[in-house]
Amino acid sequence: MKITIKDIAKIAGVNPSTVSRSLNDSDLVSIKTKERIKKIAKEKGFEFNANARGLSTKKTDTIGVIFPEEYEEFSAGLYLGYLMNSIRRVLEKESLDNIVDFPRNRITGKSNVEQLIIKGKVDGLLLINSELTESEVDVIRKSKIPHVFLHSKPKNFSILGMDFIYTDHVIGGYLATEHLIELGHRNIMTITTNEEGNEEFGERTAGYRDALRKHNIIIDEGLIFKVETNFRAGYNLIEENLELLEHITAIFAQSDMVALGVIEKLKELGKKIPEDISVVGYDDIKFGEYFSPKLTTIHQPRQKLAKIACERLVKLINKNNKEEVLQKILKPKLIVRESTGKRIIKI
Amino acid sequence: MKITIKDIAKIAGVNPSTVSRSLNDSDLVSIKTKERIKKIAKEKGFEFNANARGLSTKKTDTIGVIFPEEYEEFSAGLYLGYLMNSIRRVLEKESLDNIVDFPRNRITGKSNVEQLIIKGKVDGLLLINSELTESEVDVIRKSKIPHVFLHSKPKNFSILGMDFIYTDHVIGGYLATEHLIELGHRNIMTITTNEEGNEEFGERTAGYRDALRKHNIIIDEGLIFKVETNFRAGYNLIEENLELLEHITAIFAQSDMVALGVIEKLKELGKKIPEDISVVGYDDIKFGEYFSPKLTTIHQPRQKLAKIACERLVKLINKNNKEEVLQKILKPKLIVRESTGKRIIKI
DNA sequence: TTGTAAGCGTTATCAG
DNA sequence: CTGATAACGCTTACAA
Repeated sequence: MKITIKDIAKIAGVNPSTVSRSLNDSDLVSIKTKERIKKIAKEKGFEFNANARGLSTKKTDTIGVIFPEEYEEFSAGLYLGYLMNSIRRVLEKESLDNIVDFPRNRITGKSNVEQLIIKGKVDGLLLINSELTESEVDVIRKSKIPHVFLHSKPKNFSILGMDFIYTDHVIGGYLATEHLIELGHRNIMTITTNEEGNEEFGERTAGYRDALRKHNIIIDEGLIFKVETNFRAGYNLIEENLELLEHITAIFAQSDMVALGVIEKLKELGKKIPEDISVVGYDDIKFGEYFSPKLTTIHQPRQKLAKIACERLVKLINKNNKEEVLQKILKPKLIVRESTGKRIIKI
Repeated sequence: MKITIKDIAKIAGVNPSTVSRSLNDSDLVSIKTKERIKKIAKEKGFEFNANARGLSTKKTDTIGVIFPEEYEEFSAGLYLGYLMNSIRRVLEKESLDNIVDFPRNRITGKSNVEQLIIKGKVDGLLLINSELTESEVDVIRKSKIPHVFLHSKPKNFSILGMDFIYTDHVIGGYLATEHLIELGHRNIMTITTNEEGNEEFGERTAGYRDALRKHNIIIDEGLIFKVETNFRAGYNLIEENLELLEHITAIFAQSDMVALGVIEKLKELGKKIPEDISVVGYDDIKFGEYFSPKLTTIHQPRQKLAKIACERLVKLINKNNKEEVLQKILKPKLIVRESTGKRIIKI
């Protein structure tokens, strides 16, 4: 038998409502009784029943975090795993629990976004990298549930009035490429994803193009490669394109895992990094720092992202939304380590 | 305004209780009205309010998943990330949501395990690698909340009557070492964690000893190394102990990431894997398969673990617990890939 | 087969 | 400042 507000009331010889007021720090109770009741509650290990409270107040103190399916994949999984931890750490400060869900249930086919909202299981939604259906957008809008999109730009529906925060990958691609150019490199290969329609990687490639253009370097379409985003794919790409190594002096791999695979193969071929070839990655996974040589990469400000998104969500939930909407785009940062260096002109 | 059971009742011209019964598939309603009501509910997009239902039935259709803090670490994080995905996939089948929490809130210092139980936010608990306080064990026992420990042996409290499932790491250590012995190796180094009191790794080392003993090989304490469990640590260990390479022909690294770091350094030193030195890892992270050479390792049956644990939990929740308790220990499996080979005796 | 009414634990409104 | 009471949305005896 769990202890309820009534039990406390009986013990204290007061009405349940007085207990409720006391425990909610209402100033409609005398400080004396308030403290007395709090003491009893603490002794008895009382905690509010979440369902009863939720039924009465329409608040659940839990928020829904929707992760994309590809969370399973190794490389994305790493990054998203970090992001998840950052989110949990921020929500912890607000004593909010979080329900983690995929966008939809694979068995029933139902949308978890809709279910969480309609069932009233959450006070707000953190939508990570989500493509929503019309029906989902509709439910979100009608229910007016607080929500923030993060990690990537909301796709396939109007952004109007929606809160979001993500990282600008055009700038990321630009920074990586410009870094190589400034080191004297001219023949720079880039490796993007072979996944159709992935905007995130599309932006990275756009940034690559921008940087080359800006520095009056002719874009060679033959230097833009599309492969899966994992270690093996980077490794294999080099193996299958050995003749390339004659032309290029630098590689911008749009994912750290690919970059590491590339480096691994280059090392096997007896190439020196960065003396023979410079390599830049993207994501700043911890592993890159452990690797040899330590990887130069683009850091996505995931902690900042998580922090801003969560804090905004909390504000929305508490109705402290001073600004109309939050639409923020963060800048990634270049982290120079050991895998890039000045172009050395061979005689 | 969300639609409630009353609204449906009004539309159908029946009493709310009839709607409730219909939607819960009670056979106290005529098939005709049942179907009529179901149709209306579907049209209106009705879903039960979780809080009201929970208040009434004491069921929440969500379970709590408690992850250890070290989820943040790279190597453990990977493994646990996989495990988490497996869990989510199983729970999805039961249409259960899951609240993910650390063991305790770092800010308030409160135990999330206790909070979730006392507040009645979850129907059951999946405790991953958890060390519980006395108070927590107490709350769990008194509340009789269904729960399963998984991933590692419950520590620091009596196992009696507690459900658990984990992988036997003694066998894992044994399999890895015996594999090397069978390939002709005699001087086998092992690398375990430097973390005090980590039973999991302690077991792996015990398995290593068992295998040597069984095959009448004298255990050289100088071949048991303790380092952090990450890539860099493996890499550095070799770098700092070059003289070792004279003596040994095989290494059992008790974590894949350490194994990969070891291999990386060995390759840099011009050693051939497995011709010069064989290396076995532990965990079977996907990356090991991508690496070159592909890593021989010990596979922990994480999907099976997740499946059995979740299914058991669901049974407990639905009170279908035929067996008294589930106390199961799974056997890990040796996966032979490219990083181990016959000992080659040099002339 | 259906309706009525009490109850789940909490909050909020209205008196006192 | 405190108590009584209705209400939140749903389930479940108990009646009919």
